[in-house]
Amino acid sequence: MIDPADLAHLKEIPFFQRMSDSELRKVSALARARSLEADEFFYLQGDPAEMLFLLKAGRVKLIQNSADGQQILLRMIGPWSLFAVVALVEGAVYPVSAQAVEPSLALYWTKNALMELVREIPGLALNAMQMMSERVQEYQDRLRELATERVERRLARALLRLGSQAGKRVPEGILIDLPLSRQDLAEMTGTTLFTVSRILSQWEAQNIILTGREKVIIRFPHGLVRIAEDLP
Amino acid sequence: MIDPADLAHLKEIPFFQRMSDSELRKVSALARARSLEADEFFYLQGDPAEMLFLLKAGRVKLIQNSADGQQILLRMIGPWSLFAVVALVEGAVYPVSAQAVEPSLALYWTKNALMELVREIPGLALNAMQMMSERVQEYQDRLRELATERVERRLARALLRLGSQAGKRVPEGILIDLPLSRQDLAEMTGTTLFTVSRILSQWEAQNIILTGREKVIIRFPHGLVRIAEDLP
DNA sequence: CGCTACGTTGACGTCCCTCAATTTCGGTGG
DNA sequence: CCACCGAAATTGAGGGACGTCAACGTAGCG
Repeated sequence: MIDPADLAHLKEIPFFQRMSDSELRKVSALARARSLEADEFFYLQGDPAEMLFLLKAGRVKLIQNSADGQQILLRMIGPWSLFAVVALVEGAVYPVSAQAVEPSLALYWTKNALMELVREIPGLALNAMQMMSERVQEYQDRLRELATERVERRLARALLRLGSQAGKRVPEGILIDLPLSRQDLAEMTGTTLFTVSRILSQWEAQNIILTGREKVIIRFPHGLVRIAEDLP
Repeated sequence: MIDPADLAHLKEIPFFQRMSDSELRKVSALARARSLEADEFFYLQGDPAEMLFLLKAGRVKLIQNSADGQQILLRMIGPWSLFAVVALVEGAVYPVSAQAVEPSLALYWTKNALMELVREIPGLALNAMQMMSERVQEYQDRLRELATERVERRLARALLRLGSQAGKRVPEGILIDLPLSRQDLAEMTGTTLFTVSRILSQWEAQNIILTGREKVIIRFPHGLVRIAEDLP
């Protein structure tokens, strides 16, 4: 289910680090593939966590909803990123929903496959732990940000992060290469689309960025860094 | 280093779940103990993560600092809770600081001991993963809260949580049994001590709570639930 | 070419932060 | 035991950041 060219990619991923070739073959043998159209969901928040995914192509949003319909956008997943690591945990349910924002293709492993892999590959659980601990740290940082910093800084940081994850060099600067509405940015930074719109307009006037419909191009990253770091 | 009475406690802790008695003995054999006065630190944010702790007595604050001196209070640890699970991860540093708020006693395992345990007890890494995934979920929830809810709701929720974790029945209601300043509550909920003070005064006037210096007693939990759930 | 979703901008309100003045509480030492 | 000190807490005034709502552009798509 994984073609040989993919094996090289697998080796780059922290989750599959320090595995022998035979272990990697085992891993690929148990993988399945699933492809989704834009706007379809890999899974919904609250579903039993039965599959672990590795995105091969496309983009995926991880969204969390509250009981009263509020939602936030926790992260954007790009190619060769793993998501739904929670599937490794006994009896867990997905704590977020995963929605494709473009036509997407993902490899996945079912619960059974994962249990087999964990049993046979001793380092796997440790690698998973490492990923989770990075996630914990990231969320701790973002909690502090959200609790103590104002919208401008959070938005600047979000754009820089997106730029480094999904940035693409274009003549005008660095294009954030995914469909990204003002609403999306608002849900990522804990504000409203109006505030995002105002701030982006202001930054555009200062020539820090270039905006368009569901599009942001960073012209002077350093301008954003200055705002993110709260410098003069 | 662990007396037999403690073994019974260990079995209750998710991290040590599904272990044989011989494995548990192994675990206890490798434990060491450390006791701290109030205000001392078990470790500081940024230190290499070399020990995993299990609090036996006392209270510990987990604090995160930003470069510019802002800080938030991520969680309060009570007896028989594990903290610094990140020590299981290769090369990690502590992402938060752990400060005793009372005289405290903790068992700990060093990196070496942990590596030995992980090698010999296959389920350990999975248990750790489970703890971490719970932590990830908790932080995701709190991110959404912080991003979408106003201070009153967050504060009500924080008090309810503290009440269920560290609540002690007293004649007047449920006492949150730890020294808890307005500043602490502010750092837990992402606001200022002034706002906390105002809200608590207001709730006291409505007879929902009783406050004192570094003390909160919940008289009518349902009043807080109403606020936390945003009911009429 | 018109529909729809996305985006912009203004006016207005409010939640909450900031700062200052004052009070209360608890511990300490005379 | 009381006086005193410092830390914690309260309260008020004022302002600013940001949310809310409405009206109006605008781009993409059928």
